Amino acid sequence: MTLSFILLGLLIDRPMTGYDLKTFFNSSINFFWSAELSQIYRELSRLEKQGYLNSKVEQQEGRPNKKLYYITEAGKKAFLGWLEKFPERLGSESKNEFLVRLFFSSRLPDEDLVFHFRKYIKDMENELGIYRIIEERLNSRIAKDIGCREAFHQRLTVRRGIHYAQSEISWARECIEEITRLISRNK
Amino acid sequence: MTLSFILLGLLIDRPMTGYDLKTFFNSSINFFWSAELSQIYRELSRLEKQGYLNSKVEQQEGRPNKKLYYITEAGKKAFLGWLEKFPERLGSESKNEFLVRLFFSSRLPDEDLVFHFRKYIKDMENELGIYRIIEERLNSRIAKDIGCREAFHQRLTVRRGIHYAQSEISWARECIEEITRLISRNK
DNA sequence: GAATTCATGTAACTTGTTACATGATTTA
DNA sequence: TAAATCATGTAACAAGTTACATGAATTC
Repeated sequence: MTLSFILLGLLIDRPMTGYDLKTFFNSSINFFWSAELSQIYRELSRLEKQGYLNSKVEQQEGRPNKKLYYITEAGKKAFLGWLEKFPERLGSESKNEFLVRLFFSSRLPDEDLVFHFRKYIKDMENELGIYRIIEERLNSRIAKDIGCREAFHQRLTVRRGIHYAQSEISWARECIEEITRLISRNK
Repeated sequence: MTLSFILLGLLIDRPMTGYDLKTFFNSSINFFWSAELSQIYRELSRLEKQGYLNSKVEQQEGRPNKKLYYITEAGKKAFLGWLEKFPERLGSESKNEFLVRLFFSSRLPDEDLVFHFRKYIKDMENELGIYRIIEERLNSRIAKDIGCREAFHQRLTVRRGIHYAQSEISWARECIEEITRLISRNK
């Protein structure tokens, strides 16, 4: 469901191929929604059947042909209708294997757990760095053009990434401290 | 995959029915992994076929019979093997419809967006309250029995919930401020 | 008297993942 | 020369959701 509306939302700006959409996905939406190429193709043909999209094959020399998808008026309407109606309870779909493992981690040596937390912090620091770069890019776009609503709103999602990564890092540091205290107490 | 290991992990402590597992799930694991009853039943019969579980039907008067699942030695081994091998990249499975909507929200009136953020903050404050209650319960269990490893490790997952909810709230407040500034600038 | 809890599941469906198949061009 | 990129998809499978079916006991 959500995926189809994402695709419609992206196609409002310009027609794209399934491949284009996946590429765009990877560098934006991917931070809070994932989809495989095969899933995107399936969704696109479903949306075409529903009349929300049209497609046009574009010949290319020396390259495989492009199948460009265009959004229809009905598609635009469906997208905006979805966007306006926020469902009751929103938030993350909360599947986190790290937490599942941590829940059972009393059966693991504490030294191993500290190691996994250190790795987790490194990963999060890396993610934080990526968010900062994206934020800078959006900042300069916003500075150049005050009326750039799109960049302004997208920036809010990036800010969330920054808050999130920082919060995860400070939590993980707290955990390492507590486990370290536990280890030294048990010696 | 993860679900089967969760079920095995829970059945190490004591035999349970599918229904028991779902009940337990709802008040613990559910904060970072979700599963429907029908999915749990399917997974249980799969795990039995694989030899990781045995089942025994227990007669009850005036109630439907209970089908209790017991973990086998092979099941324990499989669970511990999974727990020891942390995969390369872990973290949340990052599906967040709120962020998807926010990404496209430049097409929405800013006043509506502020409304959604306020609702989001309320939801998160509520979640935070739940985590604090659970933390208190675990704290007193840990205080009574210093060697209570299980409660100590489970508490770390609750601490994450607290960090997370606080971080979401402070992010959402930041967003409201920025949007409010944007609204007054455009007047 | 209605709703919830206890307890089992099946069936149909949607969503998401992985592997396979094709084939030219560009980059390392 | 090997790989990655561009570009299309199909097929099989795994995971997750929703609806249906049954029925007693308890609680509001």
